[in-house]
Amino acid sequence: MIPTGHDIAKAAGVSLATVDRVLNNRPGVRKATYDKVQQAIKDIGYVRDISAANLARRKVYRFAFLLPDSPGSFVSSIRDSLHNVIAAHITYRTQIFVRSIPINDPHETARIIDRFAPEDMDGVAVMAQETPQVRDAMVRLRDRNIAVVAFVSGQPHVAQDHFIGIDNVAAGRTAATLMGRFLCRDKAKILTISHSMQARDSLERRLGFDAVIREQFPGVEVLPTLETHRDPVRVGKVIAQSVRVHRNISGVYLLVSSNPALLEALRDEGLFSSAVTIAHELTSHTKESLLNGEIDAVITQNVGHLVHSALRVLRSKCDGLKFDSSQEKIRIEIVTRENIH
Amino acid sequence: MIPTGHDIAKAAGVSLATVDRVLNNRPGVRKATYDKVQQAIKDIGYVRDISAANLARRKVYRFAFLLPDSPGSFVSSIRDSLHNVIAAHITYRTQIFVRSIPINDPHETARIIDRFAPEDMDGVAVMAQETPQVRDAMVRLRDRNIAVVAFVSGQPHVAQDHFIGIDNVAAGRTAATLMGRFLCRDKAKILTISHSMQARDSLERRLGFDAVIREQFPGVEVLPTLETHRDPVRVGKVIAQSVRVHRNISGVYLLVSSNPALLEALRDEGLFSSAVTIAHELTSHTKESLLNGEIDAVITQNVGHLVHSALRVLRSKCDGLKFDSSQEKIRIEIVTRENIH
DNA sequence: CTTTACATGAGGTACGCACCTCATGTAAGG
DNA sequence: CCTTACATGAGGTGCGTACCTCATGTAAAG
Repeated sequence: MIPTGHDIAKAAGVSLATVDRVLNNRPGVRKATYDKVQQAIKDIGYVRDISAANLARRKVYRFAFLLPDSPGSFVSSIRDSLHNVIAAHITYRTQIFVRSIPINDPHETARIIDRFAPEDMDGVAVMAQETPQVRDAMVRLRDRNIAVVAFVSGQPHVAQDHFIGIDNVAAGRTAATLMGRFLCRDKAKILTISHSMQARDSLERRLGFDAVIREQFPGVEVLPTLETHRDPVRVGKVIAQSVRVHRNISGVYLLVSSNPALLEALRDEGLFSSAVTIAHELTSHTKESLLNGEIDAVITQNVGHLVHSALRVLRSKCDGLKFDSSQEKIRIEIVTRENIH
Repeated sequence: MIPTGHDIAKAAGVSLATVDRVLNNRPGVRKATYDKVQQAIKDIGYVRDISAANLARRKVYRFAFLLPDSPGSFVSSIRDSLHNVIAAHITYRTQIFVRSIPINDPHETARIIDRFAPEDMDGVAVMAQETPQVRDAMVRLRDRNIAVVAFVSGQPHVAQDHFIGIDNVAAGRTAATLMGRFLCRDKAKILTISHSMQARDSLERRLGFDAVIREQFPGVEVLPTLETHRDPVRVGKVIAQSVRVHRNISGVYLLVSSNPALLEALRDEGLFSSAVTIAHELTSHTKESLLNGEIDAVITQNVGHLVHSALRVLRSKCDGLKFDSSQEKIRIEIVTRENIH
């Protein structure tokens, strides 16, 4: 049988009221009595029933996810995953709110974050590029006693914070390993493409990618990263130009979630058939290219796991529980045509 | 505000007792009234608060995991993961029991399964090789109204059941893709090793492996699978013999979680340095070999995810909820030195 | 009209816990 | 000795739900 508050009272020889005072750190308990109760708690292995406690406390968890308003299919898939989860979590007294934040306006993002008050929000997951404004706003959030996690983008700001997402340097290293081995040749030129090298994710991936290429595949040359700035017209131009300048490109590394325009441009230049292609994030677009053999491997993070992990961590933070952070580490997944889900 | 039973009663113009009868499918409700209440439930978006319901019901979830008593480090890591989870789940009114079952005695395994009664167990996760005895026992379990999932080994037996684990054919296909591409040559011989080809996992992996090799790497020859029968002495012998017979082996595929004796034997024969090696299951042993470059890639399934998924599915089954089975699909993870966790 | 069967309402208790009030106990300070 | 301060016990209420009993309402069958 699972022990309850009554059992502690009996074991410690005190009343239920005193047990309650100890459990909730209410005043009016002598040190000696306090210790006696704590000892009893340990002895009989009491664990507070959080469901019952939340019921009594009328507690409802309210968590917000701040997602960039960018049109990409990766963010969309996170949105979809969240909407699936919303219904399921009412059962667990958890309300989930999804808000959009402007992708290139850190001040506005900070303002949105600053508007959260502990009266109406218990935790916030922020997916935003790391800027001083956003970082400070997140620290203020924490100071206001609202749980906060960095989500997919960015990094934890203070030690107690948590980052939900993959290690992007390692992801870049993984991409490089696959690229180097799939190439099967000593000399090669690799095209790398990103939206913008301002973003921390891209920077870190490129860093990891370069490191492994340098260490393990010294004959391979990684070209400077082409930046598309999410502009469909620009994409075609810069790629075409690059192909003209650097002949015989034998590898393409797509640092970020790729959109149809980008894939189309690569297709037009005939790169898919001649080069090994490694991309990030499994979306409907990359999946299609993976299945028809255009992309050779995709490095990705599972969106469902991201969402669930964020919710678990936010809950644990609210409950003041420690969580198994090794369990919450998001895996760098390698997807080929054969293990696509 | 989250609506409660009172709100339905008010909305439907009935008493709380009638709402209760409808919600719990108790008799004594006219069809018309029943529909009226159901409509109100839909209209105001009521979701039963499972925590409160479990409290009222005095419900505690009791789940058993049946794990083979084999000494392998893969099973050990599942055991470890379960023990970590046990403490955390008391808070959620969930008790977890771990029992060992004899690895090669389906009758005894079936007897152990048959002993579970709905009075003292709500769900069972069975990790056992698929035999008629075990299959039937699992069906009987389900008939006794105890939730059941096949865990890691085996397969679901009836449509409502669920299998927690990876698609082993796809895992074999994934292994073959990596093998074929890592080899970087047209002609090659590949050694494959398993405990026993009786096990469904090994069979399916081999099947997937062969299919991809045949389709995509026709010059590669996959040798008949060596069976170790978990015998440390035998392992060395069969491998040495195989190396003598088939000269220039350039790939090794380890179909199952490998033990130190097996890895030692491969090391002794110099296979690690001359051949591309792909193994299954990330354990302390394979991790070590992966880090020092002996193994090139490991195909694995995350033990923590296996355990959590099993618990979520068992809970959903007990609560009579449907679960998002795509979310519960266990990923086939590819681990290289760079994305090891 | 009466009986019978069943639908429904009213109201209670319990679950494990949070949070509250009020009475009593105890020890130190005056 | 009494006062004061504080520790503690006793006991209540409520959270959202399950599950129980008992009384009453209603419609069909006799």
